Amino acid sequence: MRPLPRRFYDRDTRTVAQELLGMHLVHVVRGVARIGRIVETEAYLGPHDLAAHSARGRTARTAVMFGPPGHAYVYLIYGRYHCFNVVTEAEGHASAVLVRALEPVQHLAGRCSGPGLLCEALALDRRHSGHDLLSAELYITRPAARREFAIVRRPRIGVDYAGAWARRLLRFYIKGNAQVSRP
DNA sequence: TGCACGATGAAC
DNA sequence: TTCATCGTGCAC
Repeated sequence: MRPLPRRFYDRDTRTVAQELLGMHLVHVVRGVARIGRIVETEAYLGPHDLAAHSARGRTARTAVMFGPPGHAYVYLIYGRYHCFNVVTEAEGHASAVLVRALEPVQHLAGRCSGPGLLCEALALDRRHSGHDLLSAELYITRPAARREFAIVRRPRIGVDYAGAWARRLLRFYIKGNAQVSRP
């Protein structure tokens, strides 16, 4: 398996969010590769995007978002679940793509529809924040057998506080896919 | 009476 | 975000 190259992530965040659909997210845990097909994503467009963590400035937690592309940004939400994001665009842009749902491909125990459940199934937590996605343990790759699909665009989930930003169509999912968290 | 569905609160 | 619980409305 070959990880997607750094330049894949170093592009417009909306483009990356859509092109991540259909890709395989891989986490190798104790020698076992847990693999899921990405079916739902959300784009977070940097410090001006009031729904993005980077909008409230650079902190110890969000520093990863301000760093170079192709790294994992994982944060704890509601004290209980984790959310897995990939950092996009050039260093300093502070943009990222949240992965919201996977279709099980290999060695995934439990559900992976929804950002919290997905992290549970892949055994991802804060310790992975900042991890390079061009690594052997945690990466995203293009599957050999690709399927055709249509992309649906919707407002993002759970960002009602973000004013006009909440209404923008920055959530993307594979049309008709059963694993999408909120069709 | 019981099911399906939405609203609500809790986990921190 | 996710889960459990509780209420409403509807059907039987």
